[in-house]
Amino acid sequence: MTAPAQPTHPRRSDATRAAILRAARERFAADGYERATIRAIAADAQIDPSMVMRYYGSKEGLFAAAAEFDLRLPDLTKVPPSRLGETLIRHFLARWEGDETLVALLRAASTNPGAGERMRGIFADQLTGAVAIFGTDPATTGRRAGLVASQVLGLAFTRYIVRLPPMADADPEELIRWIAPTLQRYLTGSPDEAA
Amino acid sequence: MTAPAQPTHPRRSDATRAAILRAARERFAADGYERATIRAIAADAQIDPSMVMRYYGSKEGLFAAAAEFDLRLPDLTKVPPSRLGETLIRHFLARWEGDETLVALLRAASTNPGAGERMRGIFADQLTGAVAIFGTDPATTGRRAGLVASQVLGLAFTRYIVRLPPMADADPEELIRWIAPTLQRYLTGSPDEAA
DNA sequence: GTCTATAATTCGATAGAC
DNA sequence: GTCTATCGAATTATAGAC
Repeated sequence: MTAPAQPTHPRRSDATRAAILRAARERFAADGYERATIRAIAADAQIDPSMVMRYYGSKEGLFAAAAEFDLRLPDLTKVPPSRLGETLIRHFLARWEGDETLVALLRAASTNPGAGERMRGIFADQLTGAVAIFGTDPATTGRRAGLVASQVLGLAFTRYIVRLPPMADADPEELIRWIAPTLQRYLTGSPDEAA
Repeated sequence: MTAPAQPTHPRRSDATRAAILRAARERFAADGYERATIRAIAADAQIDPSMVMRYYGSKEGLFAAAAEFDLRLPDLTKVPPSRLGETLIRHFLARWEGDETLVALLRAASTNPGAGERMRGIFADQLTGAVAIFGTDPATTGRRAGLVASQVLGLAFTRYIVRLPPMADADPEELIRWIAPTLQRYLTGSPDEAA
């Protein structure tokens, strides 16, 4: 809640802060939480390591700032019910194909408790919320959202983290054609039954 | 290829080695590669840290020994074609529900290059091999295996690593009912089309 | 085989000059 | 705001006594 009461003039340090966050996201995404060092991040941003501490207090604080992520899910009530699956997977792919924040979060979530907690928040709150809105049986909403998360995060894990060749090299449109029916069934179908 | 030419008598150190590997799997599974220290593993196994080095040479060597993993996939040619999906997901869940080796591998694969390489080997060789055997179009075998890996690893990631509540608390049989049709379509269907 | 001692790094974080 | 210098802690790995 750091609401700027007065329209403060843009600080000269804002550019520095942005450079730090950009370098931090790159390092966290490439190396994970433990191996991404403050020294390396500062070197990438071409500043002194002590400035990172000054601006963000600690390594945890830096990660918290760098791993801020919003799924920006569309309003599912405005989507034709038969195209929910395609809409979702297309959105996810586009959302993080050009933003490595989620890769940073995903890699860090395996070893850093705080990152795991944030991951749970994003997919248990944002995704569950979006699924709940469009009117499935409330008793099954959590499970449907969890299943969608499992396929969507499994795609991200195999494509961006482990880089299994068939997934890392695949054309996005082909992935969408394969995975859309899966999400469609998780959202609107029932087990056993076809999409 | 260290074939024991003579039936060597069981060394007294075998029990120690097994205790080390057990402790290593627990630590790697719980903390990831970097935060699982040789000191902590040795303490868990109630031996001296230097013995770990003596037996396994390095931390990398210890991990390589502890993260040995075989999917033990069944022969898919002997499975009724309509039950391929259920057979696979049931096998996966049973295979690692009581063995934390895969959890150790999964958590380490996010940050350790060697673990990632092993992960690729397991899912690109063992799984692709099993899928290739039962006679799909060779041109699509890799993609089908990759899609299966994405859903199966996504399940493991959300259930055992990040522990999203709806997935971590779910009854295995319900997960099987939801996910079996997904794998079935990835193995035998085509995109767009229903299971 | 087992242990002590320690080498050689590396890291996050702090203190304080300018 | 920026930088140098450094602390204190933790790590893997090695050397060598017993």
